Amino acid sequence: MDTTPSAQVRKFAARLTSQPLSAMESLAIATRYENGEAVYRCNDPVEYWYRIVAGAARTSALTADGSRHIVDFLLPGDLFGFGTRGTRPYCVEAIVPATLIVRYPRRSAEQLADFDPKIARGIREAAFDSIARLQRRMVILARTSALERVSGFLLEMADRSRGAPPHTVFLPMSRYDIADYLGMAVETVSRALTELRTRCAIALRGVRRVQICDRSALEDLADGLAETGALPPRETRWNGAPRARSSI
Amino acid sequence: MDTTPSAQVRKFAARLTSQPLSAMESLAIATRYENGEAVYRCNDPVEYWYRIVAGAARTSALTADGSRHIVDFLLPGDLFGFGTRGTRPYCVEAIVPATLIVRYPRRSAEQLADFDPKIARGIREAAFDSIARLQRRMVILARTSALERVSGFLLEMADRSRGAPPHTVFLPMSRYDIADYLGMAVETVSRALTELRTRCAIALRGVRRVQICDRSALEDLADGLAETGALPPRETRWNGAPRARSSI
DNA sequence: CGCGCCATTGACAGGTGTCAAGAAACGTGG
DNA sequence: CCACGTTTCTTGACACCTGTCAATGGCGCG
Repeated sequence: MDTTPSAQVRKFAARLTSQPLSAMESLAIATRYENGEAVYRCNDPVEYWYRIVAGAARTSALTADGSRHIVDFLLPGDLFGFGTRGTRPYCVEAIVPATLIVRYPRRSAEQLADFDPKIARGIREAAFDSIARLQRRMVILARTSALERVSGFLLEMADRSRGAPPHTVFLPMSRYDIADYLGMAVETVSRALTELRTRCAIALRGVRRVQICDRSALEDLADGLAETGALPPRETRWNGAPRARSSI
Repeated sequence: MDTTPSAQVRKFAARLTSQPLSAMESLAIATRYENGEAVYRCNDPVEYWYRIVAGAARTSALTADGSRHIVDFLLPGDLFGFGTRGTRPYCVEAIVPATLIVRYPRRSAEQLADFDPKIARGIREAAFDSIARLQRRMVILARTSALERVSGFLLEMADRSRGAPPHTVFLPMSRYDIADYLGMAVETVSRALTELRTRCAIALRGVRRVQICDRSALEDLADGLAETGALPPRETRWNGAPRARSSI
């Protein structure tokens, strides 16, 4: 791995196609984080916007009962930490050694955006992309069955893992992280993965390296077309869920 | 209700404090929607950005198995339909009669933002607010128990219902909508509400009008501090969930 | 080598989805 | 205004899923 962060930043920025933020890179401050190290914490002021260059991180919240929720996983290329007023509602921690993150001083970046409409558009599109991704996650999280959620999660990670060998997903997070991300128990995550392996939809090459053997099976599961195999959805589902109606 | 939409728009725009979008109101096109009417549909091109002025709407997606997921409920004041390229991934429908929505032609709005940094900032902050709200929802959706999710939902609706009598929430959506929003069965939603009523945390003044009798009880439930009452969390929970760790 | 954390599997109880039935609310047309 | 059909909401019964608790094995690390 390259030891000069700025070189990595430049290389990465050059890889971006639709993000005309290159002029903002002059503000960039690169930092390297160890495993578990905090990028920012709850209640910190919003001083920077961030982009992750290498490694992985998680956005998490602790609730009153001591349980933890993972709001998002951050992978190379993601912009995060948007906001203008108030303080951070969540904290962000690296989950991979030598995670590389660049940060842009918020006020300077905003002034830059005021001056350069291209920058403003770039930030806007990044925010819109975040919204789109969160909405997709919403659909995954709202699925009722564990298999559906885990399948959707694997597909999401596969789609986000660019540059990786095709049909292979590396999961930088622990099973506990996945469980807190999907809102289920660790054991259920483990069982769901085993079930997917049994069905030959995936294979585990190492604990955190998943090979997708049958993507369409995974997609069917994520879409709720489960049951024993490639059967069409039961007729009763259509009668039992007459929900495409208006209310009031 | 006022029959002249533009008057409502002006009045509403004047109510906004931190949204310097008033200059964008010259682009506004107001439309009135009947119950169940579509504001836009899946695969429509992204031609407009929207703001809901009165009434309510839902953003929803249909999955392959015929089930429906509600990505978001839209209440007066919300901006929605952000995006620049591609087509709409979800559809938006009014769920209240005489819902009033204004739309801004996207290209014109973007040009306006290019020209006026204040407009650009306003749009950016609206997008950031959307992200913050989606992230809060993520935490609610990731809760495992039905009572927790329904309690969180009620609190969310209470926080968003400004202008309503305090401690009273009007739910413009059906139970089916709530179920598809929270990712659970309608019957479970109904049972959770009954349970909350039994515990005297809420009272139902009409089917869709909820009075919050004990907000702290509701908050405790939403935070997972459930069990029989105000008891401290069981010691086993802290041992059983040693998740605040780093991975790898 | 021993220790702690992670991952998996099993047993079991409680929660939730499914199916079914009935009540209540709403819109419609007479 | 009332009767009617439709939709929505609630409640019950039951099976299955998932959370909880427990034990085991693997892996990295000191």
